[in-house]
Amino acid sequence: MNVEKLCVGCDTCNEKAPLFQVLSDEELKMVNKDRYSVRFHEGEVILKQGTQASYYISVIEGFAKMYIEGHSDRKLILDFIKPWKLVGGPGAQLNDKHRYSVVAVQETLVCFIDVNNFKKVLDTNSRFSEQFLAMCSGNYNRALDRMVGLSQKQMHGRISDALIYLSEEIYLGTTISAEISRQDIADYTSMSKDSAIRILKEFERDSIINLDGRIIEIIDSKRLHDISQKG
Amino acid sequence: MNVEKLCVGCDTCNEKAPLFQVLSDEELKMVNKDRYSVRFHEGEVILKQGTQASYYISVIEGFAKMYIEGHSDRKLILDFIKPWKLVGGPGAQLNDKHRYSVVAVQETLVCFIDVNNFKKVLDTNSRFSEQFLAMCSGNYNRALDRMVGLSQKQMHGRISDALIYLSEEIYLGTTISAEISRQDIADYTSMSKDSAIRILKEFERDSIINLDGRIIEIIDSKRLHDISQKG
DNA sequence: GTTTTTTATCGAGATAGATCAGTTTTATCA
DNA sequence: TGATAAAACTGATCTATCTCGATAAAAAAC
Repeated sequence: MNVEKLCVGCDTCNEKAPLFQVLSDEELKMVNKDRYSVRFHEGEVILKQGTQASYYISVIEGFAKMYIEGHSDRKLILDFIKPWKLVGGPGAQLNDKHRYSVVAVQETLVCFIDVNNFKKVLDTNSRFSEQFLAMCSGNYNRALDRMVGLSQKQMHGRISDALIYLSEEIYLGTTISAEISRQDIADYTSMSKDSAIRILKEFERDSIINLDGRIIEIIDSKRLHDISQKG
Repeated sequence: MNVEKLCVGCDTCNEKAPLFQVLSDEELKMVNKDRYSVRFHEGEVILKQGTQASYYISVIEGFAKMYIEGHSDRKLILDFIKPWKLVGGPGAQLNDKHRYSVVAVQETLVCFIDVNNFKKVLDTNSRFSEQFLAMCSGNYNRALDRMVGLSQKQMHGRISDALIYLSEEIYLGTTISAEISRQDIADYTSMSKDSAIRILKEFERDSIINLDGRIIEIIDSKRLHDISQKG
């Protein structure tokens, strides 16, 4: 990790990070206390599963993935992380260990925010705590949806879900860029890399997507949604 | 549903429901406002997935199960619910629909607590909101664990997980009572009923458990944990 | 620009788990 | 208390998915 070009203070980030917008200057100062930022290179571990959760992290620049190291060396990717996402719960809430790892997919700048300071602000600002709770609830919702998807849909449906999530939620378009590997897609959909490749190729043959190296282009979004629905 | 033998007020439940213990009389009165309780018979739907989440429910007596109605008529049981558990999030936080259904497994008495009153108390009592947040985080943690278990473990491991959960967390002993059907175990572990039965019988042959009708007796808890670990 | 390493791809065989059809047991109810 | 319905069980297929071995392509290192 590199320690150049760091963030100066939360007052600037404030404009961007949606969660922090409800904070007063006073409260921002509190969040800002003991805060520090670090620049990570591709592949570097930002946060390691099993370590003490004493910091939340807020992604400022770049792109990262968040995954659980499960059984027999398998990974389950929970999320891809774009700027202004706050990561760290629920380990941090429970004064517990992190339940997942976060790794930089590209050069990524993150802020480390002290959990205790964060909690103090949660105590004083009920609007903030309300929004934070809503964020946690959203995470839980997503976890439930994925739980059902992973356990009940078969490969075509799960790959569709992954492609929809990546294109619509992460890349906000029809193109999934080259930083997402086939292995990533396999880890997100909980299948073997070989199977993921096979389904992707099949989707290409059926003109649902286009493959250009690692780049995936969604052609027939409607059909993708159909397949996702049917399971 | 039956409307006899209802709860009189939260001040009595207060002693039992752990979450409500940090509330002042004033705040309890707020939670108590618009609160009502209903007695449900076995099999009756207490809370239906997809309906507006305007109430939290607190289970006072009895036993219920909470499940998601997933794809192609399959269910995924999230939890079995004993008294003093609060159910309803995260739909309720997000002013959204319920993401799961709750059905009485036995005669069950539940309190319906108005979400808006609940939120008011969350606003005024930061200790309460802290504990509520911790509860939500715990739920999220469990969801992550199950997500990994369901997607990465195979049948033996998943059945072990179910038996461990039921005996240690729900029945607090070595006996799983007859109200849990084979179908329930299948719905909890996301496999077909036939497969669940097969594994249970196998465990019986290997003297890990004893089967007496629907009643399951854990004999070799250590081995169960081993199998759960190995996946 | 060549070598080395990683990643993607593909086919064939192995396997976990589902499905189905039929039987037995248990629970329900008139 | 018998009749009927609902679960529980079992063996025989069938199928989705994994694994493995081998090759091709791309990226990284030298």
